[in-house]
Amino acid sequence: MRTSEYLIATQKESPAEAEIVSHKLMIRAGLVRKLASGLYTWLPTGLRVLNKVAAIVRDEMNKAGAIEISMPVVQPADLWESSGRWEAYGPELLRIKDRHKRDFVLGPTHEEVITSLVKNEVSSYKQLPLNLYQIQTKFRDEVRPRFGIMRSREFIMKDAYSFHLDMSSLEQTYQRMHQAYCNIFERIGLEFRPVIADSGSIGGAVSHEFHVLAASGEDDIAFSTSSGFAANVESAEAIAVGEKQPGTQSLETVETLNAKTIEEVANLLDVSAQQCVKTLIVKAAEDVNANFVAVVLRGDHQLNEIKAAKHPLIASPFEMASEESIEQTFGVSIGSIGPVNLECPIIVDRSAAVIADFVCGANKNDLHFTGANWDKDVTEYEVADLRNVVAGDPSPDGEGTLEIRKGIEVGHIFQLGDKYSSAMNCGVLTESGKHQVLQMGCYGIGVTRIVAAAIEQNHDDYGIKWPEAIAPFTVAIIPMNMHKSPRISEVAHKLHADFLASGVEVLFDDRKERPGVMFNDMELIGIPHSIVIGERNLDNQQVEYKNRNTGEKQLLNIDEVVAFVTNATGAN
RNA sequence: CGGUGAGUGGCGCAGCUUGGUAGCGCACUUGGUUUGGGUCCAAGGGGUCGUAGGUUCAAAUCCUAUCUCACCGACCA
Repeated sequence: MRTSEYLIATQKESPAEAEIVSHKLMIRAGLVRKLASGLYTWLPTGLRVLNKVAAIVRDEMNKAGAIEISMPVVQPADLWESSGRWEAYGPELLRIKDRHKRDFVLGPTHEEVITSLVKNEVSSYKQLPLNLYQIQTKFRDEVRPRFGIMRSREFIMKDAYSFHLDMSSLEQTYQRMHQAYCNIFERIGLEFRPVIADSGSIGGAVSHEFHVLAASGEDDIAFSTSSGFAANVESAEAIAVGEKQPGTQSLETVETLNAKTIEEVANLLDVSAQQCVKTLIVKAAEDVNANFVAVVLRGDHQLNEIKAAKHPLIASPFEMASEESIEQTFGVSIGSIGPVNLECPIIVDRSAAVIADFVCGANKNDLHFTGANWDKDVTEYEVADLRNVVAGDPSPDGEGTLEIRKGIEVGHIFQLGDKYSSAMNCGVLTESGKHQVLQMGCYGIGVTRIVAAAIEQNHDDYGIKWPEAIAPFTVAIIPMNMHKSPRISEVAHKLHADFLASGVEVLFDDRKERPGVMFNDMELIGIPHSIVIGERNLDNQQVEYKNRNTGEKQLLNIDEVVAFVTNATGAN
C-alpha cells in the first residue's frame, strides 16, 4: 500500500474531549472518527486492526469447535417479550418502530434470537452440544458513552451461545471457551487475566471476566501474590484480617464534638481508623421485621454494595437510608451511630468482628464509645462478608496476600443455565423420548474494545506500539527525499514490490513530505518495523531497519531486507 | 437521570464583560525555500458564530426557549 493512494488521516492535535491515551491516539493516528455520541467510523488503518483482531477471535473459536453464524441487528419486540427482557432490559435497549408501527429493538445481545433459532432447528439430544457464535455489531444505548471506542453505543462483539443437555456438558464447553479466550488474548499479545466475576442475580451461575491490565482500566482486580487466584474486587471474598482479639477495656463515653467522619473521630481520639468501626444504616429486605439494618465495618474498609444486596436481611437493590430517616428512627445524627444498644438488626463484617476495644458511635449526638467489645457490649449480631477487599488482605484461597490492579474488561463467559431456554421453552427430546429444557452458556468478547485496550497497554510518547499480531501494517518504507533521488525511488519501489510479493503487509510512504513528518506519522500509527532509505547508506547498498517496539536500529543490505523482516515478524 | 462545563471553517482555540468589517494556530491549495525528526516565506480557498424566536438602526456578543456534545457519579463487551 502506498500512502499516496491511502487515507492516512493522522492529526497533530487530539480533540478536547479525548481523556484517555487510547482515545487520543486512535483519533490522532487516524483509526477512527466520531460521528455522534458513542458512534464511530472506522478509517482504513483502524479497520485493518479490527479485522485482524476479529480474524484471531474467529480462528480460535473455530478451533474450539464453535460454528459461525450471523444474526440480524434488528430484532422483533415479541422475542424480547417472550424472555421478559422487553421490560427488564431498561432504557439501554434501543426500541424502534417499523412503518407498520411494529416494535423492534436494535440488538444489544442475542440470547433471544439464538434461543428461538435453536428451539426451531434443534430437536434431538443427538445434535448436542452445539456452540454457535457470530462477530457482529451490537447496539446498547449507554447512559454515558465514554473513552471513545472503549465504551461506545455501537460496537462489535463476538458472542457465542452453547446449548447442552446437562450441566456437565455445559461445564466442558465452558472450560473449552475459557481456554479459547486465553489463547485469543495470548495470540493478540496482551497482558490479561481471567478473573472470577460477580455471578449476578442468576443463582449458582459461574462466570469469568477477562481483563486486559492497564492503568486506565475501570475495574479493580484483586490477585493473589502467590497463587493463581484473581477476582473482580466487586466479587472477591474478603476474609477476616487477623485472629479474634480478646477485649481488655470496658465501655467509656467520650465527647466528640464536631467529629463526624471516621477520620475526624480517629484524629480526635488519637487512634487509628482500624480501631474504629463505622455503622451504616441501609434499607432492610421486605420480609424483615424492621425498616433498616445496620452494617458495621472496620473504619478503614469500604462497603461492597453487591455483597450487601445479596444478604438476606438487606434490600436488593441496595439502598442507603437517608440522613433524615435515620434521625427520625434512631434520634441521632449520622455521625454518631454505633452498634451498642442499637434498635435494629446488626450485620458485622468479618474483619470488624475480630477487633476488640474499638471506637464506635454512642447513638447520642457528639458522643462516641471507646473500649467497645463484641459479645459483651453488643450481643445480638451476625457476621458476614460485606466489604471490598483491599491490597494486603489475605487471599481467600489461603495462599498469599492480595494485590489490586486496574483492568479493562474485554471478555465475559457465563454459565447461563436455563434462564432463557426455559423462558422460551427451548428443549430437545432425550434418549428416552422426553422433552428436556436445555442448559446454555454464553461467551462474549468486545472486539472493538480490544483495539482500544491494546493501545492502552502498548504506547509511548510517540504513539501506538502495536503487538505484531494486530498491527495495521507489518513494515513501513520511509524513503528520504525520494522525489529528488532516482536511486532512492528505485530501491523504495523495489522493496515495496518485494514485500508485496512475499505477502508482507507494507505501507510505502511515497508522499512528498519531509523526513520528520514521515517518521512521526509512521511511529504514531505504530507500524512495528520500518525501513529507512537514504542516500547516506545507499552507497553501500544498505538501508536502515528500525524496530518500533524495541527501538533497535541496524543497517541491512538491500537484498536481505525482506527476509530479515519476515524473520523478525515470525520471531515475535 | 443527577451534577459541571462547552457549542465560532476539518481540528485546537480567541473574540462575548462594554453590541458596529469574524480572527489566530494546525490542516488544505498555489508558488518559492528547505530536505535524516512535524522547515521557512508569500499568496489563497473555506465559517447560516448549534437552532429558533426576541430586543436593537445594528447581535457571535444582550434576553428567552430549545437542541447537541463533553466531563464527574450508578451499568456493561
